[in-house]
Amino acid sequence: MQGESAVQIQKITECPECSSEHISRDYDRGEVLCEKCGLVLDDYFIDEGPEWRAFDSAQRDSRARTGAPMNYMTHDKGLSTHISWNNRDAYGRTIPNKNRGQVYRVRKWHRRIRISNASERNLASALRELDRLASNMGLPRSIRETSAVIYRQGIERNLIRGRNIETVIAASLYAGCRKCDLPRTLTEVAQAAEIDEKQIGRAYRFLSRELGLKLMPTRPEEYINRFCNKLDLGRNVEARGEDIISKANALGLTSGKGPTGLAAAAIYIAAIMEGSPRTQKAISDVAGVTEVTIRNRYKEIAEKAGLNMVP
DNA sequence: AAGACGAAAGTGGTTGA
DNA sequence: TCAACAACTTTCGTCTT
Repeated sequence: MQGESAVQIQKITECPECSSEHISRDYDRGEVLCEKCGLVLDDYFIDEGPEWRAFDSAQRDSRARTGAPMNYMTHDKGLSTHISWNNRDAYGRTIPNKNRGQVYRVRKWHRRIRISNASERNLASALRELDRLASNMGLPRSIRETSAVIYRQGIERNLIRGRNIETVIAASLYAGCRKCDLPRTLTEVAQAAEIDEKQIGRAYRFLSRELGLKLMPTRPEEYINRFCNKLDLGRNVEARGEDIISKANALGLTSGKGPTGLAAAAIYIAAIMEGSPRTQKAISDVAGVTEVTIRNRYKEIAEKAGLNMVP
């Protein structure tokens, strides 16, 4: 029973983001990165299990791996030393009273040094802000990490100075979402962050250009699932919507058009065909486009794709 | 009364000289 | 830097259910 599955490092050879095979594993730093697009794949990598088979509990302890996984969301990547408040020394012995004062002073200075200079402090508070915003929007950890990496790169390249930190944070998050193929619209990010949409857009374009993020334009398919959920539409509508998009793609009706508008139109058609219609208004609300746009798109698609919209 | 429709004018971003 | 341009929005009167 023991040990068989102790070591379970999942082998990945391909980046789920860009399908590149340039995956770099840095065992010293505990990072797996796609060299092409910079996606962090830490979830696949960090193995908290014991080092090797253990035959008794003493061995299990001595071979256990130590510490929490690294992450990019703490300003020091979660690797800092922390002096515990137990008055015990490295061997677990209680520290004699006459040395207590000394230990307290060490702790105090250690804490002060850890977050010492201004840039560290700023980074720490920026990453807190990032986390707050991300949880507001209900975004998964992987996106927060990816966004944090983008923000860090921005700092390293001196791209932040002179810009509003919150705006850059929002832009990093927007970029992170797109990088993870779970795009939010600029409008959604702007609402959650309570920052002007245009400014976030500007900061995003700047980051994207300077860091060479090379993000492809978002595709309508990526919005269908989320919009359908918000509209309380089932899998059948989603599937039908994706089908409509691919037909529209084949007919060349999608190039140059806004992806959210296309997704909205596809959902409008799909919902009718599947017998659970939604009003243009309802769809326009969740998709962040106007009814007029939905109309224009869906007319085009329905006509040229020869769709019979009667359910 | 709600939803859909479409014309017309306005907006912000991109492109190319 | 400017104008042309396409996509999209806003607004509004009309038609349909």
